[in-house]
Amino acid sequence: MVGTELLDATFAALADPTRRAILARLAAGEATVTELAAPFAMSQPAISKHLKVLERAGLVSRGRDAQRRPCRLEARPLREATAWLADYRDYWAESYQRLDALLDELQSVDRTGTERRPARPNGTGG
Amino acid sequence: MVGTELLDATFAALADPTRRAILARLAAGEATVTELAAPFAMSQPAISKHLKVLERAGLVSRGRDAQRRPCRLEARPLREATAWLADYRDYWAESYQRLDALLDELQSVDRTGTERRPARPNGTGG
DNA sequence: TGGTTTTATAACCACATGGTTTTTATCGTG
DNA sequence: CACGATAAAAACCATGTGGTTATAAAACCA
Repeated sequence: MVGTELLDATFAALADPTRRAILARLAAGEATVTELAAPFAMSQPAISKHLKVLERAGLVSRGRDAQRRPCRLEARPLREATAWLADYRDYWAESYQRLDALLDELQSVDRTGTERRPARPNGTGG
Repeated sequence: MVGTELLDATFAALADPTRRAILARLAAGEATVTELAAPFAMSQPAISKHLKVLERAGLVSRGRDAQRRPCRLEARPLREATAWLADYRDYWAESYQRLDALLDELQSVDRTGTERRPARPNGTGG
């Protein structure tokens, strides 16, 4: 198991456009809080809060450079999130979806039972 | 651009363990609300709310089967989310991160300028 | 020392979220 | 028709989130 809380925090962190923009900018290299705040029409404390969220999710780590606290990206949580997504996305996109839609249309007469379809997307179910 | 609001909704929807579990279960095939609610220690309306969130994010669509409203997965938003992630994850994992860390250590003497590092992760050049 | 820069904290606000219970709507069946 | 099952909606509550301004802390510079 991958740790539900980490996934929670990661996806929650990614759910905000400001934070995604911060990550995007951070992908171009380290940046300080004021550097990060500059492009946004938003106060510095607001950015600090966003950074705290990103930090809690493990998506950024921070260094020390005098008064500055340079932010840098951390890829690990992203990998977990991507892994989770990829798992299901592949299944849905490939195996089901189209097939499913077809079956539903064609079988709509036959509709009685509760269990159809093979079912075994991520094995033991974690 | 991919549509910020869709990404917002998608990631937000994925940020809740109950909803991820619902998606996981849904990956095994269609299910009704009561079927989905069963494994959770939670009321039916709570599940209905979660489903509404998933629906708003386009992650599930619903059919009609008498009183039942069978839920089914939709893969499209997942692809967008994965695409977004993959973009950055690759960059961070491969190009930067390690290199970055090394440079920081080695250059820590040299620290004066504001702009170092090549920088062009999601630039127009792609 | 005192001032400036950088960042974090505190206190506050409006609103969204996740849950509850109760009620209502819809449909199938006796 | 009335009942039972399925699902949604309403009303409500506690807590979290995203923002604000004002203040404080930490480090450099004059």
